[in-house]
Amino acid sequence: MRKYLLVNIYKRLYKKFGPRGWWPGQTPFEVMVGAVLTQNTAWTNVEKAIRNLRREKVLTPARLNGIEISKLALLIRPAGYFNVKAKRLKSLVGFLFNEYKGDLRRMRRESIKTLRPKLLGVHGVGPETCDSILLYALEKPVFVIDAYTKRIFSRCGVAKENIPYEELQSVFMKELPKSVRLYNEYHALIVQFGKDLCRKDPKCGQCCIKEFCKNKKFR
DNA sequence: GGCCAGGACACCA
DNA sequence: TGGTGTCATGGC
Repeated sequence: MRKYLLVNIYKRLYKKFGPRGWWPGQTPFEVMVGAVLTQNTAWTNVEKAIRNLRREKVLTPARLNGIEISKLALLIRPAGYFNVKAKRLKSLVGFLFNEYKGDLRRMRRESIKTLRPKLLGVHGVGPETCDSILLYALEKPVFVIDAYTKRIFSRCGVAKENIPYEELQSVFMKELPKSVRLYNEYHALIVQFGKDLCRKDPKCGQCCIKEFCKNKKFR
């Protein structure tokens, strides 16, 4: 994939949708929790769960570490898969305490190279959740790939349909300048594009980035 | 009333 | 190692 293509797709998306203001979270820890809660779940449902956690004043590493898992599950119920996610949040917060004394600032000091594999080793943290945490909570320059990214960029022939996560990620990271702000905005814009214009129907002509970027200067 | 959402994991061949 | 089932709520 050519550099100018990815950069210009970004410019085009930005022009249409404007800044997305991601990630919608008040603190890095809240962003981290949101990354788990939003797994295969609409963000509106995640918001309800986060409101519950905030209302109960358990949206801190210490409080979440101390809360009973059954109570946690009840609070995050609106986000769906609540039993699964309660377990995953517990694993994640346990990891945060074991490795960084419950302090995200300590975690942030570690390099991506060593931190990413560690995070991926935590139960319930797959590649997308991991990279969302790295980028949006810890402000590390890591490009997040999600279902929309795969769908959109494979449909227009930019990538193979079943391209592995890391492979597609490296396409973006090799071709784009290493910038937290750019990665942040680009991923958010792709999600917006996917929601607005791209349907799961593979025949949908409107969904394709190529179609979207028909204008000569974006080819 | 069915489909889908900002995934990950367990299980099986 | 790749495919399939499971986890679940809420909006449209």
